Amino acid sequence: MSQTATPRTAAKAAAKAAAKSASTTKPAYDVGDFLCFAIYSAGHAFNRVYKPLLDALGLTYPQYLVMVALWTEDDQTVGTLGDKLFLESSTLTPLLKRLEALGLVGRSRDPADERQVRVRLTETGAGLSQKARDVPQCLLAASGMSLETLRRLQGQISTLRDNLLKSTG
Amino acid sequence: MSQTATPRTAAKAAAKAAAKSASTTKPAYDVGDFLCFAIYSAGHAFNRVYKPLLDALGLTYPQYLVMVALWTEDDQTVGTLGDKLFLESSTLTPLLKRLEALGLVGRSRDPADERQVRVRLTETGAGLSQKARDVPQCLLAASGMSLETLRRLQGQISTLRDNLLKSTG
DNA sequence: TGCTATTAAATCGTGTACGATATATTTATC
DNA sequence: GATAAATATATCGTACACGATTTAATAGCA
Repeated sequence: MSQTATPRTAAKAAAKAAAKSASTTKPAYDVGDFLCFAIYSAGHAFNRVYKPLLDALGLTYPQYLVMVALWTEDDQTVGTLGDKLFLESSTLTPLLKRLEALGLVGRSRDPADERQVRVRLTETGAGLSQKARDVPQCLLAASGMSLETLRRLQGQISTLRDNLLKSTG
Repeated sequence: MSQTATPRTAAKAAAKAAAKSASTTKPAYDVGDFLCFAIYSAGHAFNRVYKPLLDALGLTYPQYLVMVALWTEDDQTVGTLGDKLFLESSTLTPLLKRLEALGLVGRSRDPADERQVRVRLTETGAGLSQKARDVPQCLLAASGMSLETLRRLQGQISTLRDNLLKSTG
């Protein structure tokens, strides 16, 4: 079973089918059958749709998420943003520095607790929400699904994420 | 309506609810309400669950996906793997070189078409599927969901991904 | 008070990801 | 059969993403 020869010619479909039905020693799955892979690849697909829209704003997708979080509630700490976006400071710190370099946010130590860094929208950053206002509509259209379906999926995937995170402690 | 002041205290839930129903000028969403974000964060959560399991195999998640693809069908080109995993050669080439350095795969130009590089499992690489055989079970358990639910979600998310990719041309 | 433990960001190293470009090989066309 | 167009990888630059570690500040407690 630990063969070295390569099939190369036909009988490929047959081999695949056999693997799917019988074999007890080999993984009987196709990558495409994993939900994790569907999610992994859907994430990339979302990114591809977002790219041209966010390029117009000068943002990457993770940067856009931070901006949405700040448009919803300004003046948050790095830690709070990390909790909401499930990102570590090692990811956020350089990302926020880029947003600061773009003039969209300001970063400053909280005088009441110098360990914390508060992130605030600049006027430019706040104003950008206007230019971004129909991005969600574009995504809705690109998804080819109804709002109801998307909402239902959003709930289920969020639950799945929370279950996964719970399982890791 | 394009306010600059921060809420800061209570009334946050109320503001959120109001934003959900009324507002026509501001993004009326919380990051957490986006399906794209659910998928984005669920991807990270999957990674966190996979990490310790794949560490034992010496693989990263994308590397694991390539290995699964090769366990299912050995001797594939870089392009074929890219089609299946939705990855570019700029991602796969260095990844495959790492798998080669680990002694799990071999890479060689196809004599019949020297443009193509064929990727083949080494004996070690093929044998690794044994050590990886109960990884999917662990993930199933960590998901906290039934196989039916996961399968249904897998189908819907795959459809969503395909819709998104269609929309970008 | 003084010392330790905890907490919050930042830094560092490794590994994706991708667009743009480069290189090399094959195919198409004349 | 030489040249152009197309194809398959590889390379390069930028930006995540995270674990592990570091640094600095606060909190807890004898």
